[in-house]
Amino acid sequence: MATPLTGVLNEVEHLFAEFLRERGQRQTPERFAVLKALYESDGHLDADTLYSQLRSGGIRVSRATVYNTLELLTECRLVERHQFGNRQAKYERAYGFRQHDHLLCLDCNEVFEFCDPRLQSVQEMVSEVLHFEINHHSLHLYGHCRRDACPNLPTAGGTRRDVRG
Amino acid sequence: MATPLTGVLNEVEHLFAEFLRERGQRQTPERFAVLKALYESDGHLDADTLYSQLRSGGIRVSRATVYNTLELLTECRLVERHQFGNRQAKYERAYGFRQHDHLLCLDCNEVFEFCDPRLQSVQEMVSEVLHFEINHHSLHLYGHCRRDACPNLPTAGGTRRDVRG
DNA sequence: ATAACTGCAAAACATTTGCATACAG
DNA sequence: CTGTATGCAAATGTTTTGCAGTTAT
Repeated sequence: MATPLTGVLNEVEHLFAEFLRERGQRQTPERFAVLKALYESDGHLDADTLYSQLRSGGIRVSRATVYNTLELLTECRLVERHQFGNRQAKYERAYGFRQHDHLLCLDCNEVFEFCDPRLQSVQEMVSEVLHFEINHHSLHLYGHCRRDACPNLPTAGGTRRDVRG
Repeated sequence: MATPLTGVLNEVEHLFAEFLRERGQRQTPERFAVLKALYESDGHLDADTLYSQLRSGGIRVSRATVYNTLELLTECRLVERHQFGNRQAKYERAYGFRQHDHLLCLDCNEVFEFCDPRLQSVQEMVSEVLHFEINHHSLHLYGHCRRDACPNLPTAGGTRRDVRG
């Protein structure tokens, strides 16, 4: 971590403030509270967890405001929204941290991160060949981690069967 | 399309039948109807669209059965489930068609497909370096297609703003 | 002052579940 | 026959919406 969190937090608060000002939207304490909570908790949180954390931290916000703010933060790219295969979206801070992709353990649901520069080339080539203006991507690798801490849940009903061998 | 649909359909029906038999599960007409409907409609459908198509085709199934069957078909890898950023899952036939990734237009929501062999190498390297057994992946590129047919919806509220330039 | 934002609760939406009935094995 | 699968409707869990009251500008 090259930049201490306080520095990052300060920067993103200013960026968010400016974003709101330019759009003629209000700078409310609730909005900054959501931004702060997300940047203080490093990880991939869903909206409801974030909501609970704010509430137990003594901050009186509503779920609606949390969702609304996460939308704003996603729009100005200070936060990234991920859909990891299930219905519930997860959010992650996106400023001052290296761009990366995700590795999901199907046993323990843990999220790991990795980088591979080849993704950039893939993106550029596809963009060119298919005449598509690419905005962003999401690459998720699903599998089984080999950590001791991983429960490695046994498959329900015995051996996993797959028609394609 | 190298293999005519009838051939593919026949094959997948047999594969599904065998899968069910091995698991001691019943081969009901509803299950085969879902499989058929999905293989006849080439594209990326959500469960409810599939349900409607079946109903308007005169087949009496329930939503519950459609979901249940899609789960079975996903388990035996005859069907792939995708989560394209929104809350609603989409399903696609996965047997006898080349493996590919997806390109999503943020304006018209159209889904395009592409292949890039480098993805395989990325997957292998990550697997090795991070000691992870990779099962499958999903790569989605989001952006704007440049087709005439694309509505290219103007952004609500004027120019798109992005804090990061 | 006033339009935008908030909290709350209700609505919407996709998916899952419970249970009585139907039917494949 | 028997237990598994089905249809239906109600329940669930996440996100969105409507509205009366609050607040940043």
